Amino acid sequence: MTSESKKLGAAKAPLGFAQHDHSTCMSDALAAADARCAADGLRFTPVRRKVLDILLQDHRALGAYTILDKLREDGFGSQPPIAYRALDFLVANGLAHKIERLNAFIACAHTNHSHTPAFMICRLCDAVAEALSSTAQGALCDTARTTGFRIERTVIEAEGICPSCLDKADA
Amino acid sequence: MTSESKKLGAAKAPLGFAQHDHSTCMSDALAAADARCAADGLRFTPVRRKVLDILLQDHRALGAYTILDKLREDGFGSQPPIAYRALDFLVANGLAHKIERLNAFIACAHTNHSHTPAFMICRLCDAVAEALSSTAQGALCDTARTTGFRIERTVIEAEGICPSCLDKADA
DNA sequence: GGTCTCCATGTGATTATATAACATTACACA
DNA sequence: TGTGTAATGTTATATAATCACATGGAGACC
Repeated sequence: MTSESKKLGAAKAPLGFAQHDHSTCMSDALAAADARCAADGLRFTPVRRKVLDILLQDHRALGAYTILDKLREDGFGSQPPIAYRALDFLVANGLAHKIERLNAFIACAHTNHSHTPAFMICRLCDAVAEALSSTAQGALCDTARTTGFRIERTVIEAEGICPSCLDKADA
Repeated sequence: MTSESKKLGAAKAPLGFAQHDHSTCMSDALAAADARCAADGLRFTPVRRKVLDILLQDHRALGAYTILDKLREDGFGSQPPIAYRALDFLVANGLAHKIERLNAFIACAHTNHSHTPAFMICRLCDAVAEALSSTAQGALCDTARTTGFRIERTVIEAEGICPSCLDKADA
């Protein structure tokens, strides 16, 4: 029952900068997270689910304190550890990623693929797109192998200007 | 592992995990920075030079406040902006890099090469090695091109275990 | 030499990000 | 139903970064 039902009016793109059916994108992601947690015996508690829900609301990285504000509005606790612990859970289980460049967090766009994510961050509108980047990692792997370094985790973040902001600039 | 295995004046390596003549490495880097600033009409002031000197003292990323402590010991100002401004200068001019993963800074190991740096960060001893990584950037470039994203700057940071900590773990 | 201007530095205060430490509650399961 | 563990609540604090404004110093120009 893998929801391959990715049919929609606008072309769905694997990357966040393209138009897509956002409500489907959100509900699919939440459903995938539910399934994933059930399968792995993880406790997908209300706060954790809410935080993922908040992150899914836009393709944009949110700071922990922004998330905290939204949690408060929804009646959850409002102290930093509440948000950080939920974020830790999501990140540890591949449901979200931390954007180091921004000290912010974003929902994973490719749950269920084991992947080393790469991000493209628009410095004008703050939109963030996640790309799969096995190749980029490969190149570093070569360097690591020759020096004897064992890679456990890789952060790849490109900062620049997204297509839609480029369009606006041209206009 | 015996203590004799650590020797000075060993083969100089391009990457930070290998043994190398550190005093030469430091003075070379400072000289290069002097030359670079003179050539480009940049003001390589005492604080800025001192901060680079501090960063060069180990192949390790230092937090701004650690640097600040060392500045204080040397009679410079001790308020955060002192360090951050010098660091901004060094980073803007390619003499140092920020390690986003650690919120810390490190001297550039390849001054005078225009480059997109990639780092390997040891999570046990905090040593950081800088690799040249045109290839890793290339892979992301492809993705960017197909989506129309314009990359201006790329962060590539691998976290793991360095050769020498791996050796210790084996022992 | 004056003095103007620009840039760098000094300083105090504040904002933003993240964690420590410990009490309490909810859940799994024997 | 009791017991151990994981999750949450709460207070306080640590760490990272910036703002705003005052001071100082070197070169451009008269």
